[in-house]
Amino acid sequence: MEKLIDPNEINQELERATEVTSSNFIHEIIEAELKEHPQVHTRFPPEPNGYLHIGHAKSICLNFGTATKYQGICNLRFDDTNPSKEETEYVESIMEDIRWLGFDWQENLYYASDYYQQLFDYAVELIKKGKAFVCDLNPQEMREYRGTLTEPGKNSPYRERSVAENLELFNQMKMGEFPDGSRVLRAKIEMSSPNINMRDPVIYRILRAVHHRTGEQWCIYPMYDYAHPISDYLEGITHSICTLEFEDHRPLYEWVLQALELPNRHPRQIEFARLNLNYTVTSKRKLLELVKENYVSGWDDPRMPTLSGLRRRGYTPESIRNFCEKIGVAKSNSTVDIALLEHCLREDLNQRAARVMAVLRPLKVVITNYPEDQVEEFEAEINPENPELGCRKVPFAREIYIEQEDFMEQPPKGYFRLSPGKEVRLKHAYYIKCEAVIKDETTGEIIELHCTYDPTSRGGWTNDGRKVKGTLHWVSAKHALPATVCLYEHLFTKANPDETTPEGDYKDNLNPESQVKLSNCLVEPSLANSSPEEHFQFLRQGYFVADLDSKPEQLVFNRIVSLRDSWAKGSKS
RNA sequence: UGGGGCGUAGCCAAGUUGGUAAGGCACGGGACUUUGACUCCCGCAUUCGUUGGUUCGAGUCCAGCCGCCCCAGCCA
Repeated sequence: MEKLIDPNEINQELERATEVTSSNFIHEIIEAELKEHPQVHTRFPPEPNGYLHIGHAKSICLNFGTATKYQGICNLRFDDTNPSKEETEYVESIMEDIRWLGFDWQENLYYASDYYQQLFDYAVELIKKGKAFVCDLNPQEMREYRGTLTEPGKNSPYRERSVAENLELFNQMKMGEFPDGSRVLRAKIEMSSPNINMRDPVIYRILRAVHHRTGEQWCIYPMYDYAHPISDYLEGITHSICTLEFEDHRPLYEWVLQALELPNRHPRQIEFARLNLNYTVTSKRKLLELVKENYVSGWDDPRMPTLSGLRRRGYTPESIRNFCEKIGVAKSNSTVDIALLEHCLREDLNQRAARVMAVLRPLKVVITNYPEDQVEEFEAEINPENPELGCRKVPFAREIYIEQEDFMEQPPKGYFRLSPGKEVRLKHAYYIKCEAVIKDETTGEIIELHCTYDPTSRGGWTNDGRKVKGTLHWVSAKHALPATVCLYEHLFTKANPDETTPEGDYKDNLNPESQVKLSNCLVEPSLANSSPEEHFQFLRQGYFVADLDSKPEQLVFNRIVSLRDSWAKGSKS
């Protein structure tokens, strides 16, 4: 047997090719030092306090992709240093989403909470070196002592406590001898630094909360700025990639490593711009609000930019990875057009998705000259881009349904679908001509069309040179399966959802038509055994996915994105 | 009025030592078409936030100005 080329393999080849070719300023930094430092070790460090979204996908692709490119390793590390916000539910969803996206941390799974003891011991070191002190200022006083953006801060009155006293106090903090918030451990740096992060930042706070992994074992917890550089160091991270807002924290990141005089290579922090997408929001606070206040059905609502939402919507991991590849990595704040994400999905599914016919808003058509009980089966290609996928059978009979919008009694110029007296092709089947329009007597609504077919056009073609431009999708009335189809559009009506009246907020820009449920759809019988998460192209309409809850008795499909439509585009203007 | 970043087309984004503005998306036009899809052609920055300067030559170097983002959590 001849070996056929699997188009998926070609895709993978192309993917690998782009992976290796594409570069960015971070890769340039790495390559400049590759001679002295051939090993590359990155990490993706989510805090388990929410679900991952498309912005995280950029970071995941960057961190894992960079490690792969330089034959390095990428750790998954949960940055769980604030037990009041974190939950096991989130660590599980995060792991599932990363795997779904197509990345594998293998045995390199870590938690900042694994380092609590070491972090504590290092803090003791810092105290012994005279570089940290216990401070009794309350939050309000702390703020006053910190100064402002333009004014320097003042030293805390507790700044000069002896090493012995600090050691004793810090230990008592650990032992639970003080109430929450009563004291903190601070790094002793410089209260007049123009960089506010360097004004003796808090590195430990007292907090009685149940941690999702360590329970009530600790009542003091390290702060991000202190825990992160040490966690990176302990894991042998070489490049600690984070987003732009941490740029000001870099001096502190480096200070911690230097103050501790850690002997091995220090990790290097590099910042890049986080991803923004238009017509949606990605702030954790807003996403949480949409879920909590039921503007959407949950974190995995198909309109959400979360990875679980994109997955339920039908986006493929490949399309998201390609998207992340195409947007690039740089340092300027940017908002990417969601049309690029949609393009990536179409590009992927055009090659892979099975073509199928589905009528979303049915209009009955009776083919008056077609024998009453006759049924024919046509061979229909599954994917013209991929002929090796073969054919499926599509039944045809006297009564069929077409799309309501494929018939117009008074067609505008340029309309080449069905209208009275006009001939069109039924995809894969016959030419039909519209002979009569049946209307409801009272409402005047078109309820049925009477057409005749041309028996010589079997398969949808004749050799007489006739020009039939319009081609319609259809389903056989007695063979079609009922289905529910959800049409999705952008969650917000404005490209920038935050653009509102002074009193308003982003929720005012929610798109009321972002989800339209059609429950009287009819689909071709081959869809009977479609399985959840299977992708299809509904001919002439768009790409769809069988919903997670789709069952043979109750088929449900989600529209991921429509096909490009130059006719609709032109006629709208 | 402090500090840290960023500014190349509608949206992203290349632009290595100064040598005469990649690519993608979007958009417009055309070809092809049994999906108004796909694919394929063609077009789309005399100009790089701005003003000066250096130079034979500046997106790249220098100076000033303008604009946008981030920082005053015991969040990450």
